[in-house]
Amino acid sequence: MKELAKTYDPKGLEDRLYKKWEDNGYFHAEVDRSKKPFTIVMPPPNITGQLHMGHALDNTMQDILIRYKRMQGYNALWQPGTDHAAIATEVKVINALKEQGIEKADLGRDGFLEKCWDWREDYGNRILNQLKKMGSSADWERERFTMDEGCSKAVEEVFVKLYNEGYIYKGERIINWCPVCQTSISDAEVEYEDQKGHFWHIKYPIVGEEGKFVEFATTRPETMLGDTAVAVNPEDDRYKDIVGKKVLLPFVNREIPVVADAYVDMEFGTGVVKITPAHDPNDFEVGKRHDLPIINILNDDATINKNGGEFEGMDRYEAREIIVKKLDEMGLLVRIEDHEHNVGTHDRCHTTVEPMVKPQWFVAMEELAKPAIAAIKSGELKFVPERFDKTYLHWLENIRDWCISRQLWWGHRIPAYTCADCGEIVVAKSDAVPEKCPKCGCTHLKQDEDTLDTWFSSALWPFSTLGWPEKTEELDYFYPTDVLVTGYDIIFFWVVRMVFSGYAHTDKSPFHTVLIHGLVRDDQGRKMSKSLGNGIDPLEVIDKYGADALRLTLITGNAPGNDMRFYWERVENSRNFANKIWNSARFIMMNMEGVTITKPSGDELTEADKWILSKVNTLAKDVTDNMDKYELGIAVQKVYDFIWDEFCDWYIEIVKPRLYNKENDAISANAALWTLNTVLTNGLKLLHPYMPFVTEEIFCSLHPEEESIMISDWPVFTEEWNYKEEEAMVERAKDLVRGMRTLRTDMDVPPSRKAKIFVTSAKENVREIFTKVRPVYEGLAGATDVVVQEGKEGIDDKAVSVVIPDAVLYVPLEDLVDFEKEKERLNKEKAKLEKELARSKGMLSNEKFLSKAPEAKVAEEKAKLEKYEQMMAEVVARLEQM
RNA sequence: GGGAUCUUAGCUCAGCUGGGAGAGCAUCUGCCUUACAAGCAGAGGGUCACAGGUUCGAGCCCUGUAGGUCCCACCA
Repeated sequence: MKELAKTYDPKGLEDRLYKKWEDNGYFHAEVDRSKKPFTIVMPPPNITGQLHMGHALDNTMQDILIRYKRMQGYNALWQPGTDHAAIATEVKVINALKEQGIEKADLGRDGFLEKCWDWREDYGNRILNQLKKMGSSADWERERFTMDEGCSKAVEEVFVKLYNEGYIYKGERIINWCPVCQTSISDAEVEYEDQKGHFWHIKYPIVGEEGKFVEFATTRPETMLGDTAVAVNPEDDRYKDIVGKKVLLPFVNREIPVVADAYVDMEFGTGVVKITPAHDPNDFEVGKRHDLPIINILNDDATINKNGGEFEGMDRYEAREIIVKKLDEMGLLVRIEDHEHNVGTHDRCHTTVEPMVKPQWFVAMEELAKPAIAAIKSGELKFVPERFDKTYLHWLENIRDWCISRQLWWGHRIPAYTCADCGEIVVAKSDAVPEKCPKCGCTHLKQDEDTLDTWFSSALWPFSTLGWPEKTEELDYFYPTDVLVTGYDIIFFWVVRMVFSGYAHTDKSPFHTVLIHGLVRDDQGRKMSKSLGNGIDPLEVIDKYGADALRLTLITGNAPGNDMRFYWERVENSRNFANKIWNSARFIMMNMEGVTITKPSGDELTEADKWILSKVNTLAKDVTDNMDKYELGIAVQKVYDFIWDEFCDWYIEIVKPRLYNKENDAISANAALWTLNTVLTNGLKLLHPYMPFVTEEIFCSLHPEEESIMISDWPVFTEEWNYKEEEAMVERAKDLVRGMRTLRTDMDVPPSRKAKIFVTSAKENVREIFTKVRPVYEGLAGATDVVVQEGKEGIDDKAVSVVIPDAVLYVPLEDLVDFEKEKERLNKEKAKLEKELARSKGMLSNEKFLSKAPEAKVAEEKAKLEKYEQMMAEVVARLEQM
């Protein structure tokens, strides 16, 4: 048995233990039909990544579940991997190249992709190595990448399948365009920001009616260059007579019609709207209804194109300014109002997105969404906490088609080929591309330049990582997976897409439970972000306090799905807890030195032993229940309280005299040591999923014959330790001792010693001791001196600190007790008890309660009443004596 | 406009299906005690946002009000 250091130092130890686990293959899960599988698929971090608190939280939760299930005997697979993160990576690579003075375009597609793969080589595994620092027990042998061969195959398979089934189509539709990234982005990637702007009231002259105008307001005057109509509400009497007439569009001198459309709100502004189908989603719809031409006035970088006439080449904002100025000069600007409105920006670069009409690929979502909606309604799929059902359902029920094409190079290239001669489109997997155009027979098939949205491949992650579309053993055995752990911020991006993909391609939900967590914020509640510089690096925390402390901090003190704040003080507290356990183990091992422990018989166990065994027994049950309900924070809080308050602060203190008295009573000492060891071991097991490193280190020190706590059995409730009576009895004794703490504090003996009165004798069981303590205590008032017990020579000076165990306490009582203080305390207690009694009696005399409440509840209440009555009697008796 | 969520001790937050107001930190008191000062023993501190309601009983359920946060929609 090796010596443990006085304080717990995670440094060095964590890496050593992690290596041991990995070398022993504990993380690896093979198909084994004799065992039940439990599978979690890791949300693949971006290869651009650096571990942040969000990852730390996400992965800690997953690791807890995996370790828990593994100990319960499940064949637990945690499937890891990384995401190519199309646009995010592309931007990073472009920036890195820029620093070297290289432009993306100069490299050409293949050259650029080479650089991307280099990037992946350099950074791809960085974050996974950081996850290992967290203690993550993922099956690294099965690590995957969204662009590896298998995943790419899955992507092609799905694209071709959905295309053939008619779900994927190419269309000229209005999409969100990022002028900086120069790509389309999906609706989910648009982030709305409140921006201060203006409302420009402008008027267009009505054709053929000299001096007559139609006035409207707009927030984007520059888009007028693309106007193809002006719209009013058909019910609007003010404008009935002008519907069908034409107005003259200034600058470009185009005559455009006045149309009637119910989309226009009569109450808002002047009740007239200019219609720009090419640059506004609503206008686009109006345009379709009225068969209006679509005139795109912008280049891809959001400068005005040739359709903008004299403004060609100007930036959109520059054109806005000049157009307004010129309109004013022409007398067409009526007035300008201040106006705050929401502007869509690209979530990645925060550039204002530009709605544009461009040919893009879409997935028709309505039909595909149906099984995903049904899954929640039937209970086949559950969110924890439940409230995220609504978020998920609302999104799916109002779903719009998913724009999946991106004008990027880094990603899965769309497996569609267009014939340069006849325009025929062929969609085929890369190993099945026809050499000749099936329509005209030419050989000029050219692959689509675009790549797919990064979420297209991650939507397939739960099954593509297990080998789909091949029918692998893994897929058959581990799929569907069990739990998905992720933040609420990517429910739309990822969770819904995985679920509908699961149903579409495997006929199953990819998991039965989605465990949602919140964001980790800084100590002021702000999002941790690079620009604010308020991010805390998990690796720094690990370096200072250890991974266990970080894990415990992240998992406690906050409700499921809620955001949490990160405080260093909380990490410190977690570290202190690790140290506490460490020292309790140290205490046990010091006393085990040179002693062989045997399992004591039931008779050899004292009441206190039975009490703590009973406690750890029910703890195992409670913790298991909580974990099965995914109440991870509550579960570990219970373990924390048990170990610190019950085990360390009470049980170890109780047991000390027996250990110090080993030579005289070996049987009792053995029982104590066995109990200490057993209870701590069970506590460690319950804690292991949360704090894998300390628990492993201590476990292996306590049990040199065992290989690892990781592969030990999860504690279960056992009838053998079901000592309910002792539990209640010791709890009462604790109350009693708390009462004794009103002993005066100005004595020679430090009060902290007096606090340890609650101890047991080596010879007698606790119940007897307590029955002795009580009269002594109650008798304090009248006595002049008290002999507690026959003592043993040599420890008289500690008499007060230990009191009962073989010591003599001989103190004049008036020096001992502060009667006033004690009276006050007793009166307080009496008042409290009176309240309790009233409540309890009220309940038990209530017919409705008796008839409706479950039997157990009634019985519990009766027991409570009895207890209160007894306590009341004691309090009253004591008061009378004073 | 729709939805979610929060309001509990000085601070940050727990409080599971209604039945004894809790933790950590901070403050104060006393202790270096042969596991641990990264510790021990204690103390103070709360109209559970407000107003109604249901109930024998409400921090918890219902209705409304006020304030905060977030998500969705985007009336130009």
